[in-house]
Amino acid sequence: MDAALETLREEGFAGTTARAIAQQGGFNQALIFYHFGSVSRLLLESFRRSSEAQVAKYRAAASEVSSLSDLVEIARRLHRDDLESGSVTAVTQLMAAAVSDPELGHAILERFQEWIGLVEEALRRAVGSHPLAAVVPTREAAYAISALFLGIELMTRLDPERSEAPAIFDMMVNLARLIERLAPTALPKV
Amino acid sequence: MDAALETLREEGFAGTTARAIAQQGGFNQALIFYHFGSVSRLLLESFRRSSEAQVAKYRAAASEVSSLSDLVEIARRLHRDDLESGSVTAVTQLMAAAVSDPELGHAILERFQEWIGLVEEALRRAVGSHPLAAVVPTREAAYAISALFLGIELMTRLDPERSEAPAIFDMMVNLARLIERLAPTALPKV
DNA sequence: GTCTATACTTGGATAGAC
DNA sequence: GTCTATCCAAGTATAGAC
Repeated sequence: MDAALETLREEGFAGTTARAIAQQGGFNQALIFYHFGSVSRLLLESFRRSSEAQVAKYRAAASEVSSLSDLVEIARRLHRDDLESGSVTAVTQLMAAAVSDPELGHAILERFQEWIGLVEEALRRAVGSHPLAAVVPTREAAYAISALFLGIELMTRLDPERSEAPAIFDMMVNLARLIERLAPTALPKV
Repeated sequence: MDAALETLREEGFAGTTARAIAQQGGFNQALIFYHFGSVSRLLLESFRRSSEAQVAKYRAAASEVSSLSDLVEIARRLHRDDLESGSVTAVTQLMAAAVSDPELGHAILERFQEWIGLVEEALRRAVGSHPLAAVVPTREAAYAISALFLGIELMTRLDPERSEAPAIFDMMVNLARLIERLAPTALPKV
């Protein structure tokens, strides 16, 4: 499963063949079919396991979020981690691949709900009582933040050298701080 | 080229083979190699043409943007258009595919700069003089908005039926209206 | 459980008739 | 320019030795 994710990260979905995975892991490709039945099911299992581990890892961090800028900082950390581990990259690759594989798509969407839930929980903790919450429901905000993160990931992978992701995170921290300090009376009715 | 994009949209990158494209377009697969040399170059050309047409189409709309909520409405329209035309879906597929094809990646990134520029121009027109612009540079904001759009597209394709994109756009319109009406004096220093 | 060997399928690409 | 025919490479998957 490690080899499968590593291959997905390095070669992309199109290059993630049984042979490529086997070479990456230093074993014979026949083993994939012995243990998982097919490449597709190996990817599904790998993703499930990886996603569970990542969610567990970040749930702890998310539960300590007490402000919007905390949340941005966690996102920044996740992004930085991913430049090396590539676990989010694997997700974007699988999402793109799922266009032609409904079973895979369903599984990913289900798993991804956990991520959105994580963000939502952190959001509620951070700005639940903020007057902005009336205009920006945490559910939709969490969905949008997750989508934004995926998009950044997708673009960063295109050319990691010229990625503007760091500047984006800087900007978002500034924006978060501004929202935190916003005088509640300044908000107009919508 | 139409057949190539259509196949990309329906079958995803992994399913976009010379044979599949030829069947979609009702011609022989050998023609692809005669006219374009390789499948990869056909995709590159198709993307270039499609992107140019789309940019031209939306540049007019973007130049008439006069508020943040206008911009959100254009994004909503583009998203809705895409549910049928799939041109943005083709972009996300190509971006994902480009992980394993640097030449493709470079071409896409270059083309995508035009989109970011379009958003940036609209942003500047909409909120250039707004005090928020000091905290949120239009360049970074345009990049983030483009990434958000890609992420929404990626998630929507996973399960178009259960997409929460409409709710996201509703939320963003509300947020945009709020920002427009925000009293300048309410903004704290950052 | 892991390997080698191999059957079978599909895809990229070219040659050559029309 | 478009087709048929074909080659070759690479992929999935299985059988069977160890």
